[in-house]
Amino acid sequence: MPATIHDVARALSLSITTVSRALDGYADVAAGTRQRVIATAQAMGYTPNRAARQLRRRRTDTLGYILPAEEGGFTDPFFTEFIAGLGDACAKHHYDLLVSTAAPNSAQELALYQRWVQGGKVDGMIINRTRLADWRLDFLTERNIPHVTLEQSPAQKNFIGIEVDIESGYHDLVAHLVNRGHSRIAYIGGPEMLKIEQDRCAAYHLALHTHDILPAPELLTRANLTAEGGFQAATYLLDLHLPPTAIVCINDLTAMGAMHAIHERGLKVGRDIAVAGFDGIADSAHTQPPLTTLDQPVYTIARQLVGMLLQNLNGQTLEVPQVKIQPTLRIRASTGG
Amino acid sequence: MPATIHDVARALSLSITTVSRALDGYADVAAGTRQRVIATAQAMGYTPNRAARQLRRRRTDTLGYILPAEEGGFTDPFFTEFIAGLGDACAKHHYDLLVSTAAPNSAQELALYQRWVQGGKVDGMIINRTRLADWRLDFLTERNIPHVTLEQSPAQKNFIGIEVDIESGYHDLVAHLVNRGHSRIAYIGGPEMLKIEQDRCAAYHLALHTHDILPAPELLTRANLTAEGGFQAATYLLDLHLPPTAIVCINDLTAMGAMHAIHERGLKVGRDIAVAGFDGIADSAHTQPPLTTLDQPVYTIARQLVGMLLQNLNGQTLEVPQVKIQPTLRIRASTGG
DNA sequence: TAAATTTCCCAAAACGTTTTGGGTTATAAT
DNA sequence: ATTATAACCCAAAACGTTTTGGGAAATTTA
Repeated sequence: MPATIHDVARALSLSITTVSRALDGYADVAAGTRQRVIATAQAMGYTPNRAARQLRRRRTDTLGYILPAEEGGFTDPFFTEFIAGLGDACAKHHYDLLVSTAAPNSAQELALYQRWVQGGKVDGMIINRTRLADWRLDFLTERNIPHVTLEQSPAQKNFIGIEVDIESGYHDLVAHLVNRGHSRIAYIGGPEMLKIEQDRCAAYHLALHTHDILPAPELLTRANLTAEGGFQAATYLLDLHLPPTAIVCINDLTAMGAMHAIHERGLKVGRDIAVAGFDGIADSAHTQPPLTTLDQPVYTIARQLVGMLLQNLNGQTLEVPQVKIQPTLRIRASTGG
Repeated sequence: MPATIHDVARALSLSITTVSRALDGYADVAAGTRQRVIATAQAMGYTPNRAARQLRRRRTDTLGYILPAEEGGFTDPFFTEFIAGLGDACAKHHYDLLVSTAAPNSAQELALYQRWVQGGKVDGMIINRTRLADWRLDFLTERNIPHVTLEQSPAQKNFIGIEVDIESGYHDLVAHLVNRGHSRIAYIGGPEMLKIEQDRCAAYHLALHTHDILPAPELLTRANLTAEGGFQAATYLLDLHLPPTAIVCINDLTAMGAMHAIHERGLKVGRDIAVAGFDGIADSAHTQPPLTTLDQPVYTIARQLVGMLLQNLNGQTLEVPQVKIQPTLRIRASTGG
């Protein structure tokens, strides 16, 4: 049974009030007393009970994040980095991070929101993989729960969060490909409900248009953001009567799958066909050949999101509620570098 | 301000006791009453305040896990899968998962243990990347906090957790390499303080011994479990007067870095030099060439760990407190398949 | 009909904090 | 020698639940 504030108070013949205030750094406790309190609290191994403190303070010092996992294990390194960033930033601010998994739009996801948000288990939520019509945002705004999102949903008012400038990223990427002589440029996207798919697909079209390339409908395909999905989509593309000479992928994992499919055909990525990804996961530098990608600083983004959320939570109005981040084009051998 | 149990009780002219018991499924409340309670609770959007419940129940229904992150982002897909497994299993049992990051043996790590364990924020902890002398285990056993570990630390008494059978795994792997004519087999390990490094290094030596191969000291090297580390270690190995013909790596990420280094020399992995990993992360099937690896079912392991921890938490004695899991050897092109 | 049992409900205590609103000494100002 | 001020300290009231130990009314049993 861990020591309570009463134990500490009794040991010192003080009131619990004084102990509490001494530890919390209030000015109305004598320096000597504070010393003794801190010393014996330390000696007795006293740490305030979180539940009691939360109950009284009406705040939990905890943020929530739900990993958009479909049934079964999944391993996009993007999320390791994202969670690492969230966890690190939270720890730095003495906040805790609650994590769970739920398939998008599942009953479990809703149940989690009820438990966490309505049950007051978290003070705020971090959301990514924003959807076009996203009930999570409605849920949170209705209840006035602070939250930040990685990409902005169209309907979203008073958006606080970060957006990656896809348009300029894809512009640069496609320019690079066109420079290298490509004009049959395919696109492997993700689920249509996702904001990033919408954006990247649109940016892809815009970039083609800028370079006076007519988009070929058969070169527009979708997968599920995994290597396996990229493998299948690329297989389809390679089976086309007139296959593409370059493939732009919605994320690095998809690109890795696509490269695998290409190699399996005996073709050489970078020479016979160009492949590009998006994310800049650490592995992308070590694939064979190394992957050209639009690198977004996931770790930094995650930390910054937490920072914004905490500012918002503490009632400060953000000078810049919407941050736009430029991805940087890393040209590597997979596009013939 | 979310609705409390008092609001519900008032709306129904019932006592809060009855509301509480109705929702918790006690038998001593009339069927009709229970209906009404559930209905209005639902209508009012009532969800029990977690802090209050935790305080009273003296349990939090929350487990803790600390990501062993060094400063800066890191992206071993192993951890995405591990966390996904933990999160999924927790969610299924209506438990929550608290996650943070801390560098091993750092002050932050200790602070987290105090906040979470002594502050009663979690009911139990999940530990992996076990160390040879691991204060975390002492901390928890001293305070009688339930916990499970992925690998057993040498000093650990009453070990509850899972161990992967590395010995048999490495035996099979080395046999496979010897079969293909290799005898200069190098090893790229990880930090010496880690249990897995100790085990895998020992298993590597044992497997060599079994095949009457004398271990060459210069072929034994260590990195830091990242692709970058693997890249550097492999570079060192390739620079040797008499380089190895095969490289066994402590994990897949290291192997990916090693493959990169090999390609950069103009050598072909699988033909000129064999590379093998450990983990079986999803990407390993899509590297070029696909990576031979010892596949451990991380997702399943994580879920099972949670299951064991919860059993232990609920006072059940585990029939099998120590589970041993066999990794399966996936032979792919990186070893000349 | 009286006693025993069952059915349904509730008041009050407890969980461990933080915060409010003073209160009691000692010190400083008049 | 008062009175104001400052420096320390504390009792009690929350925070929102769950649990304990009944208690009253309805039903069954004798």
